[in-house]
Amino acid sequence: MRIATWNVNGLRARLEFVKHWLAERAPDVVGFQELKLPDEQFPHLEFEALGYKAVTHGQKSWNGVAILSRLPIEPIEAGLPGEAEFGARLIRARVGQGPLALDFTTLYCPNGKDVDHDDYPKKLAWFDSLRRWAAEFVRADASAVLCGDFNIVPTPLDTYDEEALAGSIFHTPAERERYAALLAVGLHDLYRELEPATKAFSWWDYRGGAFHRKQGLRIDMLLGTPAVVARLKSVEIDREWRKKKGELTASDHAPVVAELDPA
DNA sequence: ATGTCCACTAGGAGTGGA
Repeated sequence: MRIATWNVNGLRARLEFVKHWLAERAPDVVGFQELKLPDEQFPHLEFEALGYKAVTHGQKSWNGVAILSRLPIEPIEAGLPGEAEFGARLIRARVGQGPLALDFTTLYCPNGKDVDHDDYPKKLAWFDSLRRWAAEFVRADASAVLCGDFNIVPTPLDTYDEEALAGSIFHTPAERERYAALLAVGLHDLYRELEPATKAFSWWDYRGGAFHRKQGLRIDMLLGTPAVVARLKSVEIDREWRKKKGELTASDHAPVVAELDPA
């Protein structure tokens, strides 16, 4: 089974690019973030033509998440309870069947903007809510995945410049504590399970030639319970898909893809 | 400090968000 997460930065602007990626990478289940469109504009037919069903939690202009699956999919819930005013940022579904089914959630975590901005303490509170919510159902012996754009750089290994950026947004001790507390409910970073010491990024700013200069951050994660880790075969960050494809503009995030046993 | 991109409003370029 192949699972993935990808912040597409606007699904209307990215649809053709995304379809190329789906055809080439053939994931079974994908979490998308930053759809930037309301649910009634979600292109279900375009994805059904490629064999995918979708559950969506969108809104006008900003945010928005969806799960695509070519395995059977049943919606569980949409929206982080009590945090609706921060936008459409969470959706959860059951994908697959029988003992191989996954409890799959995708997340677009708040950015926070700056440590002096009102959104920063609200971001921290949102993560507190997320941890309490996850603790309700995350169990070591059940296959659950939480994936998405976490907008936190967990460790110095995950940034291009810890010295310059330590203490700034995405890099604060308070954010890192929230991320660690989420994992402590029983989740593992699938990329780090297989690549414990590799400096790799999933996001590069559009500005300033950041991609070319290798100035990125690793903020997009696939997290899984021990039952998922036991099935983990490989993880890749699709860095090539951060590049322009002909005339098609890339998202500022690369997809992250993992292969689970059995295929 | 910021060389880009996306969506919105509006009916053309400027604004806000990331």
